Amino acid sequence: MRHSDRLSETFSALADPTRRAILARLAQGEASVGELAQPFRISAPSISRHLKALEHAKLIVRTKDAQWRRCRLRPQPLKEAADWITRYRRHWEDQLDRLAEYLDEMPKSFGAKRER
Amino acid sequence: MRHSDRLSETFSALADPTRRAILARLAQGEASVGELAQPFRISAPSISRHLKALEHAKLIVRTKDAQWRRCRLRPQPLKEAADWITRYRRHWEDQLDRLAEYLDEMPKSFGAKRER
DNA sequence: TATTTATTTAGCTATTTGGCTAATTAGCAC
DNA sequence: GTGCTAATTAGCCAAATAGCTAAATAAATA
Repeated sequence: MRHSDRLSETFSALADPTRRAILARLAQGEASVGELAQPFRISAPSISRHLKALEHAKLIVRTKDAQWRRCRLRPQPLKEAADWITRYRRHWEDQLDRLAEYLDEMPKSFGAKRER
Repeated sequence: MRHSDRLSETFSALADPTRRAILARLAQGEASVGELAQPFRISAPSISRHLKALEHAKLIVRTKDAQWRRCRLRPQPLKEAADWITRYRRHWEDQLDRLAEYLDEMPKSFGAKRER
């Protein structure tokens, strides 16, 4: 597609609930296109395009098996995306720390009781 | 925007290198719009639209400070995205295990030497 | 060979995206 | 007030997206 970099392509592929559901299904084992399409009210060509997007993003591979195409998950780009995001882990953990501190302050300001 | 669910909105916001660079900058501390725009060859209105996308995705907040808008990172959606992706952690770790096994097999098949 | 099944490609449409310039709003300083 | 700076909104354009139906391809089966 139009993405210059891998990470953009990965996040873009993940930015669709149908494609995420397909990946969730493939996490349980490989499946044919028809099996993947079955839970959705979407036409076969549309599913095919979603799979092409996932394949282009290297999130799946498709192999021929008689008249079926079996799809398999390729987790590598997921790892790269996770690596990118978790550089910010400290930030959300700090935020939770601040929330905890704030809750600890509550009783003083409002006289409410909190058990520890 | 047009996203029905939070996760799609988050991934969509992350699927752009300019927006990811802006988040990386904000990870070091808050900044005004002008400061955020400075490293890019992109017009101010385009930056403004990127910031609006990030704000809509709840990845940043903008507060008024005289004639400036100061932007701050909001890491919560990043945590949610990381939580989603890391459900697949097992898969990429398994994959690395298989790669390691494969490399261990190499010497037998090819007679190459590998230290352990 | 003809039929059926699985999947993709072609081509259409409507919507979204991301860039731009020009114009507008908002606050500060004179 | 006027002017300066910061930022946004309005409006244009080209490309991408996601859906659809109809047609094409490929393999198995009768």
